[in-house]
Amino acid sequence: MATPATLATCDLSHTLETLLRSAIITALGTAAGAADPQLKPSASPKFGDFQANFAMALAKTLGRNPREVAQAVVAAAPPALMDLCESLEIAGPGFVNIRLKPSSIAQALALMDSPGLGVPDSQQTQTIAVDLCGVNVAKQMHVGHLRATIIGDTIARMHERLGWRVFRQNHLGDWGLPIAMTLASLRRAGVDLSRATLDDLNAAYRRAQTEGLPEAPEHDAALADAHDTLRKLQAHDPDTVAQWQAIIEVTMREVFSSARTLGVILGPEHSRGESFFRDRLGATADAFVAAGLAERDAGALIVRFPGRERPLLIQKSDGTSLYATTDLAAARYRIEELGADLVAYCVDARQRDHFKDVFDAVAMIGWTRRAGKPDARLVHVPFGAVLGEDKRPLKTRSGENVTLASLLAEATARGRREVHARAQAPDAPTAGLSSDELDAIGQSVGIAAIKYADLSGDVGRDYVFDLDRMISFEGDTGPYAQYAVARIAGILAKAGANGRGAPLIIATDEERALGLHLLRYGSTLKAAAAALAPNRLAAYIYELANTFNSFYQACPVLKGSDPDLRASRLRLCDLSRRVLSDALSLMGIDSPARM
RNA sequence: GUCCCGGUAGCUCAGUUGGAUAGAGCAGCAGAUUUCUAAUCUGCAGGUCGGUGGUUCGAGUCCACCCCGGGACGCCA
Repeated sequence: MATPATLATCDLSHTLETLLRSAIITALGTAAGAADPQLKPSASPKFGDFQANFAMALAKTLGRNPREVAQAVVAAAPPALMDLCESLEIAGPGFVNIRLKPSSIAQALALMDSPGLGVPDSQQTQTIAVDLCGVNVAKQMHVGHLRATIIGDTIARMHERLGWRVFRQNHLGDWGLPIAMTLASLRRAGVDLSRATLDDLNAAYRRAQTEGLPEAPEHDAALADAHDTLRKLQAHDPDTVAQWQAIIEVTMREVFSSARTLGVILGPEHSRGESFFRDRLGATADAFVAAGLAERDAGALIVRFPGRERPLLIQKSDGTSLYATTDLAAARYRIEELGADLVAYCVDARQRDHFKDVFDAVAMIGWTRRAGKPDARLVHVPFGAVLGEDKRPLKTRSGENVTLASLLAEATARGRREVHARAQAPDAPTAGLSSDELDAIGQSVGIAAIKYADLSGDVGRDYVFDLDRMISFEGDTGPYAQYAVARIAGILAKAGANGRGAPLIIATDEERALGLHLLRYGSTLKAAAAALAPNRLAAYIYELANTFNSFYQACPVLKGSDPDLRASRLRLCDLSRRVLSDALSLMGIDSPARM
């Protein structure tokens, strides 16, 4: 019987990697930099818990047989590695299959069983600015804003969880001629802004757009009025500024309300709209001129890129700025003033080329460079369209854009209906709850359904909005994950204990699979955040819910008579609940105790 | 015309840095329940990874060309 291993952290895969690396160096004399063990979770349980794939690549450079290379490394395995593992086997062309001792898994799980759940903490040494939501003042939010908001919030939350400093930046469309046109139109129509709704503003916005068309009879007068309004706004005319603030207020009230319904952290402190950058636009354009990066073309100011036909327009021929100018100023602000190491732009995929140009321009002028630090990174997180059943962008029957508010209302109503229906069964855990309580659970389920469906795929791709599928409670859905939490909560409540501190027994296949998957939480979260890919987190959640349900099926917790086993399994339940709940919370999804 | 993104099971999609027999869900079929919440679990079936060529020990993944679908392309954002 070998001495039991002593782990320093719960990150088993990191520990294995370090030990394997030293074995590789010892056995082969490889330079440390070239000694990557290529460790990953096994493709199948029959190959053990982890596999190391270093041998094939190293054998090539050394001109040796890969299985011999693997054999040499296994023979050089340090005692600490052997203490952790039940077996190290060489298979196939030279894979090293690693099977851990149950005690290693148990020990790592005990270390993970802490408030942080094994998630690494960057201690605020890294800063990210997340461009999210991106609403326009006086316009209704639609499904595109759903994506910009929840994807951005999830990316922000993942980084917060990992200990980054996070700045949410809601890049509002709150400035420029369109806003002035809307404001002028509202004033002509005599709308009382103190009691206007977003619908009123939206109507004025559209009316203003129509009036502004060249063929409209009132075109000249409307445009003159709008320009006059914009001038007053720029000159800080108190009445005009007050009206402008009023329409922002009306818009944002509804935005924040939708954010609350969605479980998204977004408030006035995150608003950093176009108006914020209005006094920096001239200097932005000037900087490009001064750097010799901008040139006049047909009266406009453009930035050209090597090897690219398309230039970036940063100033119109009438001398005014446009969205690229604001984006350049905002990028500079985020890097220089917020201190962002990384700026993630959660914006529609159709703006890919635009952001490529903006990012290249920012890099060319040197605004990504920082003294004594690596360059700041600007990354577009492009998301696809939400489609209707006809595979066309989602519209109402009358051809209007579907508003976010109506979508949320539908999802909420649907979730409530399902939860109420289930509570009818006399033996349902929710039987006897008040209608309000069921409503609250139902809302949480409905919101989870649409959010999870949105975040569980590659966000860059389009998807078809199908509420039936999202809320089906079967398969890879938000409600399925919530259900796993509710099941665990039921057991823990019934037991009146959580097994904390109990010795963990990893005996069955299901306990092992659950334990190993729990241990992957920290590294999975880190990888998901680094890739700015919420779907990786979702995949983890689904796998964990699934693994737990298999465990639940095979391993009775409360029914067993052995008190040690019961305590161990309770502890696994408790840990599973906390990890699931934590992971769901990073997507802003609640986990009700009953459903 | 130029550029970008995508094409994986009947449908919807995963697929990490190039690793073993390409995985899930839905739909289909066969099972498990006096339920620690069956909104569950177990099993079966289902594939020319758009096509061709290339790189190499190994390609869904990298490269070239082609086909199909979607998108963006100077004074909107």
